[in-house]
Amino acid sequence: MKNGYYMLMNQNTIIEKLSEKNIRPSLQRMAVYGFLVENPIHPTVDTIYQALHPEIPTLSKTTVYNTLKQLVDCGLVQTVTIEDGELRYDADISNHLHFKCIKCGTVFDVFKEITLPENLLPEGFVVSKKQTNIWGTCPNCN
Amino acid sequence: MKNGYYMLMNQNTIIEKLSEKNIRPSLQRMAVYGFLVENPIHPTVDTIYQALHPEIPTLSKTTVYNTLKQLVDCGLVQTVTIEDGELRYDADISNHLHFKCIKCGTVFDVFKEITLPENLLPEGFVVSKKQTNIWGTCPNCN
DNA sequence: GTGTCTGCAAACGATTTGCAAATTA
DNA sequence: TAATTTGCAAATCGTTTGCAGACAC
Repeated sequence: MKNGYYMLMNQNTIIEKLSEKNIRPSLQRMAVYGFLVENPIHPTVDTIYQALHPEIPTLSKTTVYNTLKQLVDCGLVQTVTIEDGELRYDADISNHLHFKCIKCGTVFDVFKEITLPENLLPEGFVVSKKQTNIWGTCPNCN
Repeated sequence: MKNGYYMLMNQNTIIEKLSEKNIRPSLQRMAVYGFLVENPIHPTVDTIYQALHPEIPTLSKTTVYNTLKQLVDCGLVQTVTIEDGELRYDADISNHLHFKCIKCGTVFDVFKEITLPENLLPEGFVVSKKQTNIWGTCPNCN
């Protein structure tokens, strides 16, 4: 899955992206952002932590939390609020939908934009973000 | 806000609705469901508890949780997952959108249905529920 | 009287905070 | 060296669970 060449490419892109946002590309930050970019599986904090912990044994969950907060604040990552109890994170900040299988729990991307109708909201409401979630069962679970 | 006549009407409707779902209309359950019906403000568990506690001093949060779980399970109430950390509840189970003001925190109903495009999902995906959330600022906060 | 319902207290799990040690410019 | 970053431990907060007493049929 990982080979030297692609990893090198990604590392550079990741450093660039972080630097653009004035976030120092520390080992931990690159690992967290890199994981999100390479694994578009909408992971939870724990999933990220469990995945990176073997590579970076000293990594703490606090740092994962801190890093994700920074990434979200600067707009590099979006949160996916598709269930209560735990947040999921997505390095793909394009406007797409999410489908969550209620049997296996997998969150799928649906790359289609829902255009909200004109005059959806009364005068005076300003939209800054929208998110559509769909629940159901996926092909593997039917 | 509450007068005897309307309350009586509501009480009867509430008893009927609960009974239809084979939920015994206890004092606590009627209070929780009644509160949701009369106050379409998408309250959190704590909001419901704080509102009802003065009227029913022995009420416990556990009972609010238990009751809400039953109401959701039987389809009388839907959960609104518009933020992490706390669930909100809505006795209006019609298919409508929610708008959350990021300044004052109020959740508004938007009574317009978003029809998902045909062939949105690949073969094999079965949709059971969808929810669209919009964030922004409301007229009071602009 | 038997089964359901309620509510206290404790447990739990995700997230946040305080702070000191480690790291980097 | 000074400022930033990391990570441990404790605190916090929403939610769930265990269980015993209260209540309803």
